[in-house]
Amino acid sequence: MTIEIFDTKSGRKAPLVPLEAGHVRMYVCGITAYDYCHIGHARSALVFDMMVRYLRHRGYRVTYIRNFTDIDDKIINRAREQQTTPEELAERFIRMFHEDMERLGVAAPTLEPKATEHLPQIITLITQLIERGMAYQSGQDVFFRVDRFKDYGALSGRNLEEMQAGARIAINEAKENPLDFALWKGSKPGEPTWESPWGPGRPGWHIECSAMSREYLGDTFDIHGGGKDLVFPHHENEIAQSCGATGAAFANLWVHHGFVTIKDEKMSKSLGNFLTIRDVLARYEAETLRLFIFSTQYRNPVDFSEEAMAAAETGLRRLYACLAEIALLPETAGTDKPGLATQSEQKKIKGLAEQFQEAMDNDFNTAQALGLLFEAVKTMNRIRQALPRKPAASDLTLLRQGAESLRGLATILGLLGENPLCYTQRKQTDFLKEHGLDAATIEGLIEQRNAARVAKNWQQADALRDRLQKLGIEIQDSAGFTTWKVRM
RNA sequence: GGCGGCGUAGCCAAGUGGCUAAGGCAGCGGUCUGCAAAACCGUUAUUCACCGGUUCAACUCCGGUCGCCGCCUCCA
Repeated sequence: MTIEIFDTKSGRKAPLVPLEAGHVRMYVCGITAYDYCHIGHARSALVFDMMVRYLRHRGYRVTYIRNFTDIDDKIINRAREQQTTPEELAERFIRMFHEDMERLGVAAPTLEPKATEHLPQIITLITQLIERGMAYQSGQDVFFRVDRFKDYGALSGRNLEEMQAGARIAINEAKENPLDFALWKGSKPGEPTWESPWGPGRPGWHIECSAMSREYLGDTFDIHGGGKDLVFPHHENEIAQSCGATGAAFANLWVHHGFVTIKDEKMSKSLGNFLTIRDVLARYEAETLRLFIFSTQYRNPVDFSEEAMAAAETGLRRLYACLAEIALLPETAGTDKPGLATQSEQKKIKGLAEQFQEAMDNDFNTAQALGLLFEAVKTMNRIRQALPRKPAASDLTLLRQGAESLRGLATILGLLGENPLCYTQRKQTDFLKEHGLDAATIEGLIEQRNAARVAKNWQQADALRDRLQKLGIEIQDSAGFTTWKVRM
């Protein structure tokens, strides 16, 4: 079984065949560090984190590079606004990014190179492009000569003529062709500057990724990824630069994820409809966000809303509850009678891992994979619910193995990492703290209610329950005792 | 205007030539309970935006129509 991945360039799914057997080399475009990250960035990080985890689970060694753009116009402008240096600003937001990633439980990539730390490689690449006639100096700037690269437009499915006809870019006298793009920008006073054969200046936006992917992954590597909005011009330009300079193939597979939308519109700074990762994590757990993100296949847009997050939260609780209930099952069997799980139920639980793999092998279909997990939960709940007081060994084993399998698979998606019993406990404690309640008060009220119940004073008992409910406490009567939990 | 994507139950979301159209959320009926809650069981699309075509067979392929979104300018 091979893993199939949708490749933007060919427009279809292609089997993943790493250049080096068993070793996947992947480059992903990271953030430009000039502001707090929004949940679109979170989706990107989460999606690639999931891919890396899954590839490793499938036995691949993965070299995963995700860069930082730490020099560009936005950084310079923002630094000026904040009366700081571009270096300080970029560093600060890289730090914020790392904090966000840690809270999201996103594992660190193999390397996180920064543009400003790769000037020699960038300069080498530009020099090679000039030598090969693919780039030219104009004043203090260096531009890529777009019409010298015959495949220009192949990734994004356009051609030069169309683009020239519909160009919205202002004519720049310094360029031979309006679509030519900057590899090197001569510096203006007060801007960060590096020495180069073309005078003092700084790299253009696209060249850093060509230089850094080459540095760490070689001229040709397996997967290049990013958000859909990077297809053009960023990735198109990267291909032009890299192939133009090396003459070799660049990335074999191009992977692009869809956007996070709000009311079906792309989240963006200009529309002002974005939520930072911090905004969201102040309201929801990281794990809830993960479940929400993975409930849609990565290429499709995912619409953020309170309702969707609430649904994700309920779903997550359902998964944890299943594990918690199984963890509380008796250690030893009470009977040596045959179990009650049917053949098909057994098959469903035992075949979970295989089905999960099938879904994930198909272009990382996390939505389908999660569906399978929930289906297994349903099956296990059904068996558990029907268990007699003295359950059979085969049923207990099946449920424990099923739970273990469920947990293991969910871990690949970064879910269900917490002890299920602790999860509930923690949610409870958080809630109480937030609402200024404590367990003693609640238990006091429950005792009063139980006293009323013993006296069969149902009216008073119900009044007490209503009171608890208003505090956000749900109670559950079992034979002989009452448990309570917070309403989440 | 050019290019690309999407339209599946109340909402979200898989499936993508033939097996009962996954799963989640919400709703309803039931089991349980003094009543509840949780959990479970059952139920909610004879139908996949619409219209044609190909095929023994289409939600799935092809053509058209409508609607929504994205890229073409910095963007995950």
